[in-house]
Amino acid sequence: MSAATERLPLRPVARRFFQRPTLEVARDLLGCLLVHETPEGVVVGSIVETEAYGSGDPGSHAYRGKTARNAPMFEEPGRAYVYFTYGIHHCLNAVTETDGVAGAVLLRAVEPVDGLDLMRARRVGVRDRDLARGPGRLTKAFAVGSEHNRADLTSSELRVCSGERLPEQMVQRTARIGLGRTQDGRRWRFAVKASPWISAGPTGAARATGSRRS
DNA sequence: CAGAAGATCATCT
DNA sequence: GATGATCTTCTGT
Repeated sequence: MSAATERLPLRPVARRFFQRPTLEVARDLLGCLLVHETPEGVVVGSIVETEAYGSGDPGSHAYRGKTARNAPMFEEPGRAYVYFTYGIHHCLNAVTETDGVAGAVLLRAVEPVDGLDLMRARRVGVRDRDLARGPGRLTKAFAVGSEHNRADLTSSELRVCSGERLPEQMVQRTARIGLGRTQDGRRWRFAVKASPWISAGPTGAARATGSRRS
């Protein structure tokens, strides 16, 4: 591993880190390191953007109750919830709350810290800045797929390791755009302010809610 | 069983 | 800013 991460402890966070209110977890995941070890090598990224999906959020997969797909959101905190969308992309979530209560945090972007060459190989032809800037790009750069659904993020080869605690000044918290507000206001996006690695902002704006083609 | 929508991204104008 | 890609999941009949 490179000098950048040699000095870091790369210690997985504890289960109880995830067994908390979704908003808190989403906030505290900023600055943590996402690590994935595969036979090809190791990639490490610093989490710079997250999105909270708590109960009562109409945008949450769990809003209408438990189904085959969203079941992991109701299960053990600290595990991964991976789903496939738009026929192309996988999205990686960390399950939160307690067993029986649905909650998850979508990992939207990381700043590449280690394994840059491996990420580049998985994302041929894109600028380094775009390697993992966006939930779909992140899973591609980190080779995360459906096989990681329910992976234990506190102990498996795909894990979240503690990083630095970011000062509040660096944290930007915004209501999610595009799908309307929730009554309890639980849907929020957290990002490291002014980080060039976040997908939020003009370039990452959600597509307007319009009718779709037939 | 059919239809629609989707926690996105790359590409084009 | 608009659009196609590509397929899973959910809903209604």
